[in-house]
Amino acid sequence: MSSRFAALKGVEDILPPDSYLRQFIEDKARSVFGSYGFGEIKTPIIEHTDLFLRSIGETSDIVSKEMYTFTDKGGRSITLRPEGTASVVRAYVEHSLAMRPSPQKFYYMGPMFRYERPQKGRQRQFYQIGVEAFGVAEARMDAEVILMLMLHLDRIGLEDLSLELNSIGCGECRPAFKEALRDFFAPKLPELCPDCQRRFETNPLRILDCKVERCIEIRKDAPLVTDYLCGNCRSHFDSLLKLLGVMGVKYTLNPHMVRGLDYYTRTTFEVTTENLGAQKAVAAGGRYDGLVEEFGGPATPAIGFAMGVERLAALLKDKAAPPITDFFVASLGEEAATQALKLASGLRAEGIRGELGYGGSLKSQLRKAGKLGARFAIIIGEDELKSGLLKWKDLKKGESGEVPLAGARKLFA
RNA sequence: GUGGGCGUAGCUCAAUGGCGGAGCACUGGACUGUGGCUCCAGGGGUUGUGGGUUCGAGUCCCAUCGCCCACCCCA
Repeated sequence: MSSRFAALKGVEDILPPDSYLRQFIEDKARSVFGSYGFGEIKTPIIEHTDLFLRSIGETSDIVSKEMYTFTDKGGRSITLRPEGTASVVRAYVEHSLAMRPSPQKFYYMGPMFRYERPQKGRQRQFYQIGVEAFGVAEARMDAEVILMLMLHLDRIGLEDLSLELNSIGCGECRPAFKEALRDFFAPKLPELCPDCQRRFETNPLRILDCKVERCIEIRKDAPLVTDYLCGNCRSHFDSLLKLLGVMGVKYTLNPHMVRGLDYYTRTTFEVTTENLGAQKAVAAGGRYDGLVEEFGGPATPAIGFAMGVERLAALLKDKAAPPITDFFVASLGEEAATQALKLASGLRAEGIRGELGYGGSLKSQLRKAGKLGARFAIIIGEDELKSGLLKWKDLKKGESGEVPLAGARKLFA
């Protein structure tokens, strides 16, 4: 408690057994995403600040007040990535990946940084697992990405989630919708909460998911984005809904779901839970058909999502299980201790997991074996050295017996 | 950035303004070489930090830092 140093506000150490849960989530992601043909991409966690200004949008809260930005020794403005998509798109353009067979599909996992007040399910350094698929505009790709997300969430054992869907249109149809929204709210402006009055200027779409009761009431008859979609966006969305229906995916249409990041187009989706306090979204994503071009690449449709690992882990908290310890070698005496080391090393080389006892009486060593949850305790003392027969005990079943030193591995057959 | 709650042992928490404690956990012993149950013992603390009030502060006051929760926003 009174340690000389402490971790910074909003960042944390992830220790066993929590780290095992993180590994479990990541392992399942690698497996599921791999089966869909996605390959891992590792991008730097620092980028030129401009990258995020361009992609996320200068008026967004992330950019205006939540970025970890500093000047490096060369005088460059550097920012710790607040999200993953911008870097992947930069890499896609920088390495001319449009020249590779389409689609190009990537996943990433790692820390993101946002300077915010921490609360439940929200840290300043937090981990995301995300995917991005480039080059296909067809709604079938939207369906694939959503199916992949749902499969992963299912594989890690998450339940009671709901998938919310929306389409926020494209550069063609969204301006008209924003106009309609402004026209609708303008006469009611004085009745809106102060936050919404600000949103009216910065991002009127945000008024649609305000939590203030009065605002919810006022917006009851507000125009719906889905009524303003252009023909192409409309049919894209309809195709997606049809495909999800065919695939048996349950979803809820939420015309009030809005994205905080400027680059989204058409399909947006969120997977939410009621078990995380105010932080309901465990994963969120959508299309961003204009971003590659914005970054100087060829016009390339793309879609992706990101999951919040802390939020997934919080929902699975009880399921963190350390790996099984197969054996524990207790030894008595110097020569036996050396033999124990040789025995354990041989077993480990065969992929069998185990540990050595260090010092203390046989009793205290066995006590430790029990605490570790080891399957077998193996005992080496002077008697065993003389006879060449090891004593073993199955700590789960309580059975015990002897085995020749050279045949110890047969215990684990 | 705004608002509320909370900081005492590794953890969960007691202690009227008057000698800082318990349970769990950890280490060892009882049982010289056989875990879990039981009993005993031991190690562990500048009471988050810095000021102030007081004969005396874990307790009251101020500041600060941190944690938790909510808002903003978001994964």
